[in-house]
Amino acid sequence: MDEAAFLESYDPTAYERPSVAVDLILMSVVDGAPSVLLTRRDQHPFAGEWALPGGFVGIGESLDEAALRILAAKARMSDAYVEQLYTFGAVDRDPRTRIISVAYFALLPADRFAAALKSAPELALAELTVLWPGETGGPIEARIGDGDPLQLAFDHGAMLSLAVRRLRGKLDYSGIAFALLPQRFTLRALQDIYEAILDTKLNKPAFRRRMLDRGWLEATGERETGASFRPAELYRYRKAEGEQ
Amino acid sequence: MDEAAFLESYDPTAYERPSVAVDLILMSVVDGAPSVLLTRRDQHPFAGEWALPGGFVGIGESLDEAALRILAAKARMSDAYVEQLYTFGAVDRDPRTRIISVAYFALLPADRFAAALKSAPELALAELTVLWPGETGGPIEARIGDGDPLQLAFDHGAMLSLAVRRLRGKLDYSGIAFALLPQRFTLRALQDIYEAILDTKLNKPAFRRRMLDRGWLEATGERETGASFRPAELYRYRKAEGEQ
DNA sequence: TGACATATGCGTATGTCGCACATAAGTAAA
DNA sequence: TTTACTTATGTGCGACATACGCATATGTCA
Repeated sequence: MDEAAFLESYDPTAYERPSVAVDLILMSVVDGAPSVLLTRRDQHPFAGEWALPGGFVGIGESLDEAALRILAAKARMSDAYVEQLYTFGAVDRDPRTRIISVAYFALLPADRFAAALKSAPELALAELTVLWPGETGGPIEARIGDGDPLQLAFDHGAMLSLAVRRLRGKLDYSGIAFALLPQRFTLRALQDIYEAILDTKLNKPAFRRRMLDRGWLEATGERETGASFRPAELYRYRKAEGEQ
Repeated sequence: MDEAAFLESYDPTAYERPSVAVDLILMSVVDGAPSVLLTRRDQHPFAGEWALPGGFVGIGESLDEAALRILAAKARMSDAYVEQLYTFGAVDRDPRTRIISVAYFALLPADRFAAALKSAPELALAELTVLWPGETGGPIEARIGDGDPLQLAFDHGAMLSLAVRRLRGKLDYSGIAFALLPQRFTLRALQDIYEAILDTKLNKPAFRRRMLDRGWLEATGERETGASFRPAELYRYRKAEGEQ
């Protein structure tokens, strides 16, 4: 039997198969706090609880395409930094039936995050409180305004937690922080991102040196406007070689 | 409609769904070279080419369970360091039908690697040649003995490449190197692992200090035997807190 | 001219590097 | 049985690079 004949006779329905979904962790740093966008579920299961936006993977689209489609549909948003995080496959993670979920996270600058929030009324902004230092890992809390910590549907709490861990791990290593900033930004704004995500105070001169020595930043010559004091220089991110 | 009623009426067969598979990257360091175990495919597609051992995910098992089952079945092996790597979901990655594959990698000490190889005759040992420095990423070559680079089925070449990248990235950061060593080992053996995976020469005294200062190593008081010169002290890995 | 945040200079601490040397066991010759 | 030799492990120490943090200079607006 040659390959073509084999393909013809292959029966993809022979075994019972799980469904595959994508869940999106839409993150930003808003007013110095790491934040995500959540939806309130109106359907079973977990009706009334908060969940990550997500959807099933179509038979004709790749995982990445599914993530971008959901990003566009739920957050009216294309062109963001999107990265696959982890695949969650516990048997009972969804009470309906067997659903494997591939978690992606997307990073947005605060202004585009606010725009997504405004144009998608079913989304709510939740601030994250990380209860562990460094990359230890562990549970985190999400709350809307100054309310109580939210109860998250499915294993979405674990997804959030892992996203923060990954973010902390890659922050100083890759250019991921710049996905959270507008195209032109001050060193102070960059430091604010670092401090929000790592939940630490950083020394300003030392931070400045480290960033400039890295060679990723390009001075634009332009300066901040609107400040009642010395305006800071605006920088631009110049991708390192080998970076996407 | 309450939740129970909803669950009863949910129809999981409503949409066409992809199949989900797990592929295993069984790695070790053998004679100073990073190596993997491959199988020669005897079925279509890609019959005659080399592939990673893998299998479909059962409807009643989690992804991790599937990975361990395949590890036990193909390599006669349980109790190894196993970690999920990435999920590959391109539409055309398998010509049969839509198959999403979750790649896992497993790390084994050289002696147990050899045992797996002996007890599983369909597996072959392939040495890896990494063509890029550091964590740049890019293609890698796998060859059996001193033959030509193998042609790998599906996107298994990309899986291998990503596994090496992850391994390099986590090596100095986590206790992952100890999964490639027997329970008791010399500092020299540990350094050999580092040099094989990073493909660099390391300074011995500096390496020694770094490792001991890290607090992960526990001297056993025992010494290597069989050497015709000063025997090295045997150390044991003491897991850091927060590490699995 | 004062207020304020950005930006820089400089001494210090910390950690790593790498060479040189001391140490220990086994081997072989005296 | 003693002694010297071989070889790789293990340590001492100075050089170097990097990062830290304080103090100070700079620049713009009110």
